[in-house]
Amino acid sequence: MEKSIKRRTTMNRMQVTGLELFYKNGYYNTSVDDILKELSLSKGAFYYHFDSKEDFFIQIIEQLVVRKIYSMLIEPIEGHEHTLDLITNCFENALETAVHNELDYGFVLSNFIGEFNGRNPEVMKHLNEILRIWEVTLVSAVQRGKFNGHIDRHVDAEGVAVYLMSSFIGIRTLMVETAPSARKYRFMSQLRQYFKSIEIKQSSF
Amino acid sequence: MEKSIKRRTTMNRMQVTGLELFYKNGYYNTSVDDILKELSLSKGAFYYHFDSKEDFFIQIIEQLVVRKIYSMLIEPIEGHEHTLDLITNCFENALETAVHNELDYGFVLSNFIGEFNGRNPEVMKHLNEILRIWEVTLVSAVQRGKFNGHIDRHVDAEGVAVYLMSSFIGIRTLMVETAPSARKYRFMSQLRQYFKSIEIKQSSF
DNA sequence: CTATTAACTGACCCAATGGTCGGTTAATTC
DNA sequence: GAATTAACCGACCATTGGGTCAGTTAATAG
Repeated sequence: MEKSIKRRTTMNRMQVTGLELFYKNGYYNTSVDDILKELSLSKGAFYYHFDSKEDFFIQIIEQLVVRKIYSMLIEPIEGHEHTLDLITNCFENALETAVHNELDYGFVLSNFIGEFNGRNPEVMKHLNEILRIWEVTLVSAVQRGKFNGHIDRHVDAEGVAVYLMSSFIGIRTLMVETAPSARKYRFMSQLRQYFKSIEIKQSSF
Repeated sequence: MEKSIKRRTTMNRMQVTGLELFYKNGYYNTSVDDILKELSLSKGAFYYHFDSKEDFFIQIIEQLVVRKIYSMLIEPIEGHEHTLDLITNCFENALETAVHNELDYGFVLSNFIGEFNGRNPEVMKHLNEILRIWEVTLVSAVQRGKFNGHIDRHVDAEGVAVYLMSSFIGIRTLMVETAPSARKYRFMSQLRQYFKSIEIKQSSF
C-alpha cells in the first residue's frame, strides 16, 4: 500500500508552498486560500489532509524546517576537524546562501519565533526544541575543541554557544534589505577575531 | 490653543496601548478593535485621529519606539568615558530590563523588522532609519575609543558595530521564554571576552 | 445665547478568513 | 462490474478585519 504515495505527494506540495509563503509573508499574513490558489487546489483538499492551519504549520516545522536547520547548521559542525574552523565554515556558507537569495526574508527560525513567542505555546514548543538541539550541538563542538587542544580549556562552552547563536540570529536580521554582502563580510571578520581570543595560542612562549 | 491638549492626550493613549498590543501580539495579529476595546473608545475616535492602521503604526514608531531606542541604546553610549565600558554597561542594563519584564516578547525593533521586511517598504524605511542611527552611534563610539587609546587602532569600527548589533538582536531573541537570566549572564561574559580581544593591552611588554 | 467646531459615537459596509459539508471523481478491492 | 474508499471540489457559513459616515455631545468663540 506504500502508505499512499499520492497523499504524501499532495501534502508535501502544500507544505513546500506553505513554508514559502509563511516565510515570505508571515504566518498570520498568509491565508490558507493564498496557498491553495498557488497550487490550484481547493479548500476541501486542504482540510482533508490537515486538521487546521496550525496543525498544518506544525507539520511544516517538523517536516521541512527541522531538516533545513539540520543540513545548514547542525550537520556541518558535527565533524571531527578543528572545531572553530567547522563553525566558521558553517556560518560562512549559511550566510553566503542568504546573500545569494535575491529576496531574503531573514532567518526562518527566528522569524517564526518572533511571530509566535508568548502567543502560541504549542508552536513555540517545536521551535524551542530546534533551538535546543542547535545549542547542544554547539556546546559539544566546543567541548570537543577543548578536548582536542584547539580551544582554551578555561572557556565556558555554554557561553560560547549562546554567543554564537545570538550573533548568527542577529546578523541574519541585519542582512535583510541593507548591504547583506558587506555586513556578512564584517561579521565574519569579527567572528574570527572572537575565535582567536578563545583558541589556544600555539606560538606563545 | 496649545495645539489641542485633548487631542494629544487621546492620541497618546491610543499609541501607548497600540504599541503594547503590537509588541505583545504582533501588528497583523492585533486589530484596531482590540486596541479600542482596551481604551473604551470607538472606531470613529480612531479614524478621526489617524488615517489608517498603518499611519497609526508609523506614528507609534516615530513617537514611542524611537524614544525607547534612544534612551536605551543610543544615549548611554554617547558619553566620553571608556567606550567599551559604556557599551558593556548599556547592554547590561538593557538586558537586565528585559530579564525583569516578567512577560518578555523580545526586542521591539527586531520583532517589527521581522514582521515587515520585504512586505511593507514604507514601514521598513522608518525601522531601518533607527537601525542606521544605532549603527552610526556605535561606529563613532568605537572610533572615539580608538582615538582615546582604549581600543586597538587596527580594528574595523564598522565591523565591531555590526557584530555588536547582531549579538544584541540575537540574545534578545534567545532570552525569550528560555532561561533569560542565565543566557544574559553567559552572553555578557563572552562579550567581555570579545572586548578584551580588541582593546589595547596596556600591561604588555 | 447662538453658532461653530473639535472630539467622539456606533451602526453599517464589504472583502477576507478559517473552517464545514454534501457531493463528485477515480482508483482499488472483492 | 459492483462496492468501497481515498482524494478532491466548491458552495456555504459565521466571524472578523479595516474603513466610512451621518449624527451626537461638549467645549469655545463671538
